[in-house]
Amino acid sequence: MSATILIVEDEDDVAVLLRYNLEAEGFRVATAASGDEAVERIRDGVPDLILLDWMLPGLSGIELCRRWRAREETARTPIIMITARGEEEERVRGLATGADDYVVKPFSIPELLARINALLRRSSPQLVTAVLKAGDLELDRTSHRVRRGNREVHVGPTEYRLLEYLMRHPGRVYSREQLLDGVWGNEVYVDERTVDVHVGRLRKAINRGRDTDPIRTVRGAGYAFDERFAAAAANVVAD
Amino acid sequence: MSATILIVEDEDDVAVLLRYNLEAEGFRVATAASGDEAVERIRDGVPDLILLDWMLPGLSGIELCRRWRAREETARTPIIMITARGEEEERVRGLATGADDYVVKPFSIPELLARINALLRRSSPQLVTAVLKAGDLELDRTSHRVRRGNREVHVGPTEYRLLEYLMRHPGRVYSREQLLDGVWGNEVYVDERTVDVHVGRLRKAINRGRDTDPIRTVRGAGYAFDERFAAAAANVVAD
DNA sequence: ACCGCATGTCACTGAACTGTAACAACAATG
DNA sequence: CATTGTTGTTACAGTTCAGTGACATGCGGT
Repeated sequence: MSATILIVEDEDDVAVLLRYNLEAEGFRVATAASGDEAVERIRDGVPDLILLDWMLPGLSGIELCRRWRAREETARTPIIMITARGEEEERVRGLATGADDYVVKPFSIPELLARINALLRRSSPQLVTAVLKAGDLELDRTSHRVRRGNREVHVGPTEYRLLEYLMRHPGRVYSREQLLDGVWGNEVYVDERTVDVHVGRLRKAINRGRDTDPIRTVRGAGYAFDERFAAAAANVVAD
Repeated sequence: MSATILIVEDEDDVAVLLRYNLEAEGFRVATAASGDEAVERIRDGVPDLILLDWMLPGLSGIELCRRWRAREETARTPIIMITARGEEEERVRGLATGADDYVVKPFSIPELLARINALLRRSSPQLVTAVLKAGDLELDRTSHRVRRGNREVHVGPTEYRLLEYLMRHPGRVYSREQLLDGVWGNEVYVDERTVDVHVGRLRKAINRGRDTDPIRTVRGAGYAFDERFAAAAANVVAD
């Protein structure tokens, strides 16, 4: 059901960070610390997407990419290359060799996740839900629209990401810190109270004229998308 | 339903790149790395179009082209030759030998796709959707014309490709980066803000004297062709 | 060479968005 | 009920972002 991602990265720190974040997103993760190991992993099973560090000891990223593109089973597997800042020509060669996208180190996790999801949506639509639904609330990632009932509501970019993040795991409570990491990005330093303000803005936008609020405040802990919202709203509709 | 394209190309990089992009467009793809292999592939089945590298080991492109033109089944199959920069006489000879079009390496993918579609439209019209419609907006790929209502509007080449690209997937939001890749080509380095300017020009052209804008700006994300534009315009007409 | 068209970049403007602080409202505790 | 800590809300100032007109360049045709 969930997508498998292969991480090919020799720097342990980065690999661990990636694994952690991807698993938190619900992906299954395999890792390889070298080109040879990557080839072996692929033998075990073709992943749905590959994260490929361009600078590898031994078999280079380019070489790996070329090989995979040439083989029938992996020819259409999306590849995201990871390059260091400034390796401009590498990037060009990478895309020419068949990589589908790239991120530059140091990269932000939310951005990487967005790119991963975008590519998966293209290559394996069934693995990625393009539309998140809960009760009468709907978030369409393809068209970037949010609807409540049949009325479209406008939310700003940050509120959009926040809602998307919360809706991904209904019921799960996120601390303000987690939300800052997940929605704003790891390198951004923002006051925790700012989360409150954006939650407020999001609520105002999606609850305009309604009396049920899909966002639950957990005092002392953080916020969650109310997992009972879907059911409750369904009853209202049924009434 | 979809057209089959045979790629005859000995350089692996190029062949893979082509296969990938053509498959992404929905074409079925067969490849041959040499003239002899190409002859064999043709025996398996005549493709709807041939991409032919002019510089081949063994049987040359010219020779292949001549043979195919002489045979009944392949006489009318469109052939696009791929030549390296500077092979001026080759190009002339190619066209004389019966190639229908040519691209010069390195070529831009969008341009190649445009040429492929143009030729297919001529030879196998049933395989290619010629007219994209949405509401009172119409883009005719055969005549390269755009109409709004019953008035023809003039748009520049870039704006034309941009509109075509956006109309292909109504509702879908494309980042400026994606638009640069898809409309301008992967190897072109252009400022992202240039997209804004062209969107502006496109809007000016197609909205002249109207108040509905089919192009939606998604702040922080990119642009999309408004999927509800068709419906909205239909209502207006119905009123 | 000249002209017109298309293109990409820049600078400027207005609008949208963002983060912070201040204060009001609220819940929990004794 | 008073106190304290937490959350909701609003206003505001700073920042970012998209729209637009102007301009330089390049290209093809005459």
